[in-house]
Amino acid sequence: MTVPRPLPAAPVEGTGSPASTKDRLLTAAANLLAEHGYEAVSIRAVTQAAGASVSAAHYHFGSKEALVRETLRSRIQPMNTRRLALLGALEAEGEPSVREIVEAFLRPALELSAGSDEAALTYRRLPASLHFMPLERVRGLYQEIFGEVAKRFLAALERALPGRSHASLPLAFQLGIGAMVHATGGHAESILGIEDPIEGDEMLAALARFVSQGILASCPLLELEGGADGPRRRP
Amino acid sequence: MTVPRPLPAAPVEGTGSPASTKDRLLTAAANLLAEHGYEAVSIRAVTQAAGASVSAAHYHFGSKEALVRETLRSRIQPMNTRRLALLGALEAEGEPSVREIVEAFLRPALELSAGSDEAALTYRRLPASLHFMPLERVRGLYQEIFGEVAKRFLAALERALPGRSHASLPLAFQLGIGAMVHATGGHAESILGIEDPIEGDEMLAALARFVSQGILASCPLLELEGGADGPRRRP
DNA sequence: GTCTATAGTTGGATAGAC
DNA sequence: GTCTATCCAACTATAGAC
Repeated sequence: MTVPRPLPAAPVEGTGSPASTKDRLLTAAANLLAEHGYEAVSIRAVTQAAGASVSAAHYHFGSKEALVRETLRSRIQPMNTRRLALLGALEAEGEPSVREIVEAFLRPALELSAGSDEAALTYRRLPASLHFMPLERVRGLYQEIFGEVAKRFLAALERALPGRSHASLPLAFQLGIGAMVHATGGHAESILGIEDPIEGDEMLAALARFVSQGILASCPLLELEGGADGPRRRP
Repeated sequence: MTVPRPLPAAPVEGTGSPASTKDRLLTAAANLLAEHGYEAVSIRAVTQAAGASVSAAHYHFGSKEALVRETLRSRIQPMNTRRLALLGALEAEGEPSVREIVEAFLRPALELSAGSDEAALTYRRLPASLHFMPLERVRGLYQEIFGEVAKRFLAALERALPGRSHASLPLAFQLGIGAMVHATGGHAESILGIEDPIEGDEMLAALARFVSQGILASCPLLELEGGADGPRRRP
């Protein structure tokens, strides 16, 4: 007979609590996806790691693509929810600076990817796995996952940069995301032989410094036309 | 000392000149690799695109892995050669600024990836394809391809940043590479809905601004401790 | 050097029992 | 819901003709 299962709590691996097959599949898929990328991960490998059968995966998700989409959604959505929460809190307090806004964006990613357990490693590499997934299959996912976040953060940055050109802001924001993805993705060490893994807070500070200054530099001051009521800078 | 010299003519498809089977395979592999990534590209797809047979690929390269390694080498090495040449020219003229050094690094990548033909598209996405290749198989390739460049550029940046801490410089350099890879990789539009593809010179300027300012911000001025005989470094 | 043909493996997806 | 067993397609790699 069917044994009653525990409540479908948030999928937390590492705790003793037994998760549903569906959640175990999502967790295994996230881990493998982060490590090997879409194409290199087989349903068989996922189900094997999850202690389930191939058919279980097809029963719950219908296809490999759907499984992957669901996996990405389930892991990245909470990160973005937290981003929006942090930004909301900042804006409720007053007028956040560029640096504060940037940190609100970066912190959730770095918090979740801190440490050396499997979950952290997964969070560290999953964004890269998404961003460089060579598929048209996940195109729509971008807007769904990042649309709201991008809109809100860009608007906040614009407000934090009065009297400056915002023309390059989306690109600058994008460059910052690239820096973050690349930095957390774990390839930093590969090229430059950085042996220090650079832990969470230090990385957050370094990234925030780099990105916020980069954004500032990307938004030059607008020329004021003869008004005496504004500060001037040399070009 | 490295002297600037023209790029060794890369095998160009589409021109009347008939390329060897080996070169056609490399070109096809580069194109497909850039578009789909390692795992998604099959030897069959490569040989079909090159108008050759599967065995031809195995004859020339021995295995899929070797073909990919040779492909990456053949496309990225010239880019790095040009980087070193530009840096060498700068240093021969005087003491280059951070911005100039950064541009020397970025320009070859952006030049080769300018335009909308297939070769440009390949160069645009190939670095991302390498950086996020989920393989231990290409680990050694990093040092081989980027070791010299990283060493030379880091040294140049250190010289351009006297009286500043260089502790975060490797990381900052890495973040800059991440921004570039991400920016040229073509995923920028996906997230933020940037519809302007942002052409070569504009992208170079934006990237150089962003990265050089980020690097500057990452290297804070050192506290001078009253010594009259030069700047001090933190222990 | 380049081909055709094929061996041997692994992949995604499905059928049907329980 | 989850399993075992199976189908069929695609892959890497090799053998051997020319």
